[in-house]
Amino acid sequence: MEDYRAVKLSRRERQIMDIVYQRERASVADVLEDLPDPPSYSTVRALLRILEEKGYLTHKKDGKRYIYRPTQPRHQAGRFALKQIFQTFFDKSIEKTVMTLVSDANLSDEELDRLSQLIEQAKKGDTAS
Amino acid sequence: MEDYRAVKLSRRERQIMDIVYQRERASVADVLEDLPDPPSYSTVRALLRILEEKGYLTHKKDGKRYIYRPTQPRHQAGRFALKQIFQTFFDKSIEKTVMTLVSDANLSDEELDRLSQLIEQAKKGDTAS
DNA sequence: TTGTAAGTGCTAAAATATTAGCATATTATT
DNA sequence: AATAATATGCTAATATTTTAGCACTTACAA
Repeated sequence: MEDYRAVKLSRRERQIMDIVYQRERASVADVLEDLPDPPSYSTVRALLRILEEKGYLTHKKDGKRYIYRPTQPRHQAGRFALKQIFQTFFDKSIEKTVMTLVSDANLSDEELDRLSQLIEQAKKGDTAS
Repeated sequence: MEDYRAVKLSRRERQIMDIVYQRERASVADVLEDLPDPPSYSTVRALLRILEEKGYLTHKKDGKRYIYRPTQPRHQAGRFALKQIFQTFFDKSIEKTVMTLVSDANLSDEELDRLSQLIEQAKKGDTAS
């Protein structure tokens, strides 16, 4: 499975996938709550069923209602999404992407320290060109 | 203008916007060349016209053909897109997002050095909590 | 200067996505 | 056990997106 945000899905389908990823798991009511220009309950159910048919979601029963989850792990989906972003907007440069994030972020000192550490590790651990 | 990738546009419209952002500017033929499951030339022209009507693109003439550009600067669009990503997949944490990027990236020593510098600057310059 | 190649403008058909509604099932309550 | 509340299953209408075609224009070359 590739990056659902890039190519395959319709507008509503994408919106719903984003919501389910953000929440990690979601009922019909949850999704409806987060949808912009919310349609009817029926509509959301129909979309969720379609996404399940297409293989992007699964559900299990919880009491009398369905709880949906993504089939592809969040972390992996996030990586695909990031890849798409830096290819599209940052000349395929991960460095430029990180620069933008860090510049805009207003990170705390703790967060910055942890990043420094990570970078030190990367310097030692790896001899990429 | 907000993040076109998040909410508003249809599947084809998004694909086309991504292509134009990646290329910075593009003719109809350029876009057609990069589109997956490419439709006809006419189709691409229609979509570009629609995107221009909606305000996402402009064009100027170059010889006998049109060259399209985004109306919103690339860098700004990239920021919106990144925001959407870390909200959806990384618990709204920019730190987690950067961690993932740096871990996966295999950056060169030069790149890592530049990142270290940026982080040092961030530590000094700012006293965010 | 005329012809031709390669573009655009506009319109309408076809395909797909989006939506809601009715019937049915399940859970909880009295 | 009967009832009410809250789900889901399925189907079909509507809206939107996606597509291609035809008529017209522009730039360039013979």
